[in-house]
Amino acid sequence: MGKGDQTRGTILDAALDVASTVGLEALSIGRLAERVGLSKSGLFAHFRSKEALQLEVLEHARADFIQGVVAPALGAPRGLPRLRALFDNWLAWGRGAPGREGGCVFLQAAAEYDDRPGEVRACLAASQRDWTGALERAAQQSVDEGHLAAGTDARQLAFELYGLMMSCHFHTRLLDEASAADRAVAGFERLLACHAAPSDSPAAERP
Amino acid sequence: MGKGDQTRGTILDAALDVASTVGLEALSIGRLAERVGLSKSGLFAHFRSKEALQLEVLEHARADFIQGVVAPALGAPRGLPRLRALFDNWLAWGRGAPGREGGCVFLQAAAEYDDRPGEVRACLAASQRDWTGALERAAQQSVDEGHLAAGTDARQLAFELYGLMMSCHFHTRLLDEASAADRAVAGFERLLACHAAPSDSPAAERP
DNA sequence: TCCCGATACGAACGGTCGTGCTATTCTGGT
DNA sequence: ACCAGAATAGCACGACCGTTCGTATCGGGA
Repeated sequence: MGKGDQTRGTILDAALDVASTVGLEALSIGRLAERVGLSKSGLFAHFRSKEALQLEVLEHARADFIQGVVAPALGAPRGLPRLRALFDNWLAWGRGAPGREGGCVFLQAAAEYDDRPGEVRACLAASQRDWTGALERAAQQSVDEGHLAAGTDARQLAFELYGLMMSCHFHTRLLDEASAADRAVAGFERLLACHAAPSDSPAAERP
Repeated sequence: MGKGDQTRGTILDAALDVASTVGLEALSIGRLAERVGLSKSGLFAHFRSKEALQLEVLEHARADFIQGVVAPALGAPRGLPRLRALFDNWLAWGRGAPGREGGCVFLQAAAEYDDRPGEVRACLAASQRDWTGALERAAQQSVDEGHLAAGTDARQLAFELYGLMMSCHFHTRLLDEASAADRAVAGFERLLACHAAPSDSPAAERP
């Protein structure tokens, strides 16, 4: 079927954009409808409730994230290069492409729903677990490939990488520090240097 | 002056609690009034607008933060012990005391206002700059005291510490990982080990 | 004790929200 | 060209929002 799914996509694109700046809860159906040139009820008919809309926006964002961050990184060789690609792609994605001005939607939503039980929170938590899981997996593979020291705690590494991304996000968006991305990269490099494979020459560095 | 300032304090305490879980914007005057046992207009009279209320809540939170995190740390000897104290106090504060169930208000608010210009955002940014500034200062003093290596970039260190706190916050609150605080501490220790003064024996470690 | 200012209340306003209902328009398969 | 069904519009609803205003109550200094 054609028309319906197409407008649906248009709606979700716009919804993703506004949700990334004002949040999923403040995302209002009326304003969204006005923005995409639909009537409030016309838009509403596509989703049977606001929560359903929020969930679909989250799912839409997840697909966008996988396509823009995770999938391209899977093209890089497993191990350290892939971990690097994941991190770099996140930085680029978090910078906010045109049509997604508000930076990382997941951070916005995470802060909104971390204390509010419900299906949205569950979906959000699942997607974040996926993401930290992907980071952890890439880190573990870096250990397995001999790119990182044998004793390295992959989960701990993922935890700290996650922190670097968040710090970068807020330093960029709230504190207006343009150097935030550089600091995140610097932190990433130090993190790797800390866990470098002992016998390994520092040849696997960023070109 | 008596009564007014007292109820004002009661209001701000309650407002801080609810804002830390649902956010500053979703904080509604009516519900807040109901919670503290006032009429909506009675409460409203204390602040001439909602934005003024939000600003006062932020100021209240800042005072609470300084009293609960920064000030006690100033009791520790300057340098590494003080940096440690700042970090540990933040972890304890972020865990959320009774009467502040929602964790760190500033993170919640930062996500809400990082893309919304206005006075609230400015106040919030100022308080966060204060905080990262305090971290940076303590880090720099650690270098000056010889607790950390001479070349250490204090600002970079503050950036990464900030990231560890955020990662801890979300891993705890959204992902329900009880070990998040331990991971944050582990990251902190590794960070210090990375920048340890070269000649220094590892005697300045956590007891 | 009285009184005035501080404090709180109740009702109401215009607005926006999410959500139903019904009617109209559009669209794709025959 | 027609027609079933999808897609959209129009309208109304109840609830809640921030804000205002006039009024009542309270509490401390004279």
